Amino acid sequence: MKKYISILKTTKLFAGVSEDEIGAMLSCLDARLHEYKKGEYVLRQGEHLNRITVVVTGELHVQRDDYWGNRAIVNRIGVGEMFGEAYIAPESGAILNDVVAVEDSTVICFDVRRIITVCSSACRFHSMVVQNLFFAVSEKNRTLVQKLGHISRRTTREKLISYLSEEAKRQNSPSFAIPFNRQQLADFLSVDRSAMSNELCKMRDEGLLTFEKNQFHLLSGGLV
Amino acid sequence: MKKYISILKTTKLFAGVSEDEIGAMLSCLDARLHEYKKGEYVLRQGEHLNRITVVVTGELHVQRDDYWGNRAIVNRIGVGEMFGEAYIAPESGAILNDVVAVEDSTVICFDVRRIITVCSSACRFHSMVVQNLFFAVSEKNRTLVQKLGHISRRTTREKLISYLSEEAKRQNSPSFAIPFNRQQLADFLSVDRSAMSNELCKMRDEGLLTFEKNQFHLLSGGLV
DNA sequence: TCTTTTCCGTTGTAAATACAACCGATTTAT
DNA sequence: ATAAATCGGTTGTATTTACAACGGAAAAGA
Repeated sequence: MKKYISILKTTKLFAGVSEDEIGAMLSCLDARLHEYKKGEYVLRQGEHLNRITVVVTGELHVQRDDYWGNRAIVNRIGVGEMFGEAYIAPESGAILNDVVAVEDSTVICFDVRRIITVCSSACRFHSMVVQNLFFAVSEKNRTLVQKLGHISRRTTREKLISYLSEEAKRQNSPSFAIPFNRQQLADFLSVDRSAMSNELCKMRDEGLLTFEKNQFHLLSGGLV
Repeated sequence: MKKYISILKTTKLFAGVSEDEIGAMLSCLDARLHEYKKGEYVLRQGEHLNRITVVVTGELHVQRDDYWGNRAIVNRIGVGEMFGEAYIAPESGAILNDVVAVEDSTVICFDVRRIITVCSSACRFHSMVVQNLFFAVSEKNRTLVQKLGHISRRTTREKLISYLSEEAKRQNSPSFAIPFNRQQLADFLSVDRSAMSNELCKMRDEGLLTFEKNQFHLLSGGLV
């Protein structure tokens, strides 16, 4: 556990908290370490959640498969990111999606309920963590709205443009890598992979962008 | 302002706070009342937000129109509900959507930043409000994920089924009213109105449900 | 009351999508 | 090193959707 404290320090959850202080909080947050192999389920739809989980190595996807096998990727959780913040409020209900390791992953989960509900002066940095949590949920909220903006577009091309331009803006460059392969991107945008692949190539042929694997480049005169 | 305190008391923001205490907090939260006519913009995409707004009469839509006139309704804010919670964190950026009054509406907005960032003991109920805010953002988060679940479905029918079943579950009855007319529902689900209308009638003819105006009834053997 | 506007179902057509199947290239596993 | 699996592009077809246009009914406004 100790060796991951430097990673924890970089997370939104522990922003503004020193490594020593994180170390001191671990027991009071009942921190537990778990490991998952690629493809393993961290959590399944319908389960109840009372812990926040931070990824320290690997990557998780929040996703859901419907009856017909269509997968929808709601979110990806990379190193230093977390999930479960939105479910620590009482009566949050069951989670709506599966959480799956898309690579071999290590996570640390925390029982943060006690520091939310009891007086925040129990530990000196509790109130800081509570505020961090609030900001983190807020940010995830804005991310979800942004994602809604992508998939509420009518056509595959519009969805791609919406997503890719935002990613370029976020990474502050017309050249950037995306954290998905083709199938995952299709699942993220809720479209068919082959249709999307087709559309991407059309866009490339029209001079809007170039790409190789997961590296994209938006061309001036095209999308930027 | 005073006359709306009874409504404020029912909101998620002031849960657990008495009317007297709300009254005392109004000035410290710099509460301001605003009125909007049906169709008026409360906020436009690109603006920056630093206040939380609670609806006390009427109804707002959080929505966005694209270049071609396609409208996407992200959320509706009814009486007692609020918006802006996710933007009080510093560096939240500009809001991504418009907020529009779909009926004549009255809102009260608050400057909650000070109670988030400064020590929460300034007022006795500040910490309660902070916690309420956190829970509210969490709940909105879960709602957004649920909405993502609807519109990530591939076909109009699946989107309708996803939305209507959830609404039945939420209202705890196979018979329920929805807060949208047809055009609004189509914008909410990001589909074409006429195509959706068509699909609804097909579903009715197939015996899955009945409806009249915004009143729906899911039939056993059909969707329930 | 009369007019105007909104609402919602209907239809036909063009466009876009999903789906399945295939294949070569690359990566991973044995 | 070889086999197996994954990945990504391509194509054709059936399905689904968007779009435009229309009209009757209901609601809103004058």
